[in-house]
Amino acid sequence: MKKYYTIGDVAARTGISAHTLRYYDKEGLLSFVERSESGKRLFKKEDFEPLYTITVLKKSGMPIKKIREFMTLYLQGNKTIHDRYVMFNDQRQSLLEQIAELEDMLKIVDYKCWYFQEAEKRGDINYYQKLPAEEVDPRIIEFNKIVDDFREGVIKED
Amino acid sequence: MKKYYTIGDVAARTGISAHTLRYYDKEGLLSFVERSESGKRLFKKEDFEPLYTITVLKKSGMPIKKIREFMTLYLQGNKTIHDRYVMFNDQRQSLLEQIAELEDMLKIVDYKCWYFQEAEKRGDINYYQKLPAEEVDPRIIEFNKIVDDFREGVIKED
DNA sequence: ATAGATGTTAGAGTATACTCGAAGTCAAGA
DNA sequence: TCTTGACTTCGAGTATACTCTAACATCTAT
Repeated sequence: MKKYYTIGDVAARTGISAHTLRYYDKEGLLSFVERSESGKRLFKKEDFEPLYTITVLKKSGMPIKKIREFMTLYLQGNKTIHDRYVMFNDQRQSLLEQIAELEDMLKIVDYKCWYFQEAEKRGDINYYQKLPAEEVDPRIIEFNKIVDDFREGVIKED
Repeated sequence: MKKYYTIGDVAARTGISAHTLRYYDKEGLLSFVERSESGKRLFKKEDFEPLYTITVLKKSGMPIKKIREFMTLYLQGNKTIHDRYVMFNDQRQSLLEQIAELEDMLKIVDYKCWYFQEAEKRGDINYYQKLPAEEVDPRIIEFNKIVDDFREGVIKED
């Protein structure tokens, strides 16, 4: 005899609300879920694997529509293995780009944290403008160069 | 005599559309921008610094409302340096968490890419289930453990 | 047998961030 | 002077991803 999980069980275990699970189903992400005679969703043990995959794709920034495409391939079995590989490989590339961008932002934010602390010590957000050029910290020069590029419309190459 | 940039100039230089710039203004992000007699926005050279800061906060995942809070502090000058430091420091933490999460996802996606390639070679998405336990790659065992935890509602500690 | 928890659907509502269209104003060159 | 292109506001529309409500069905425990 097979054990089934109700939508509430799945919600409690995965932290995805029952509302959201039904929304995902409506959007075609959960077509693999069985139904009882009366129409209730019956999640099986094996269903947690594709459900987990959905959460990974979501957290990787993939939109619902594209996840649906993936699930459509999933339902077709072995003949779509290659297509699914391609989708994951593309997503891998997207993740690398997202991480690189956030790391770039982190560098700027780190600088800003440092700069605000320096400015706070001196009680003046523009303190460096009153210093002789040779006493201005190189980090400030570098940041100002970035802002100048932004103003001049300089496009950064990859 | 002072040089001004029109909204179109700024759009062309920064890649932010004029529509979006007006939207940002309406949302209170661009209160520092001067206006001409006739109501046209006049961007100054110095305005590109806060505008750049806005783009950094945006790309860091900060919502418009919170960026507005930051700009409100910005307009108040030196007395808000500490508060602005705190906001950037919080954003720094948020960025570290976002990067950590994406790196976790990258690990899973890397695994999936590898697994789909193995499955494609064998023409069977569940090939490992037909292998004797000792021949199953440890990466597969590990991934299945993650899925089991997901099903059992195991919460990962930080 | 009945209450109460949990499930179902359809569809409306919310939040966020744009994105666009209409109607009108303004400034510079032919 | 007039045309043209860029600017203005206001408000509506779009896209994404939920999130919730209403009305009803069903399952479970006393």
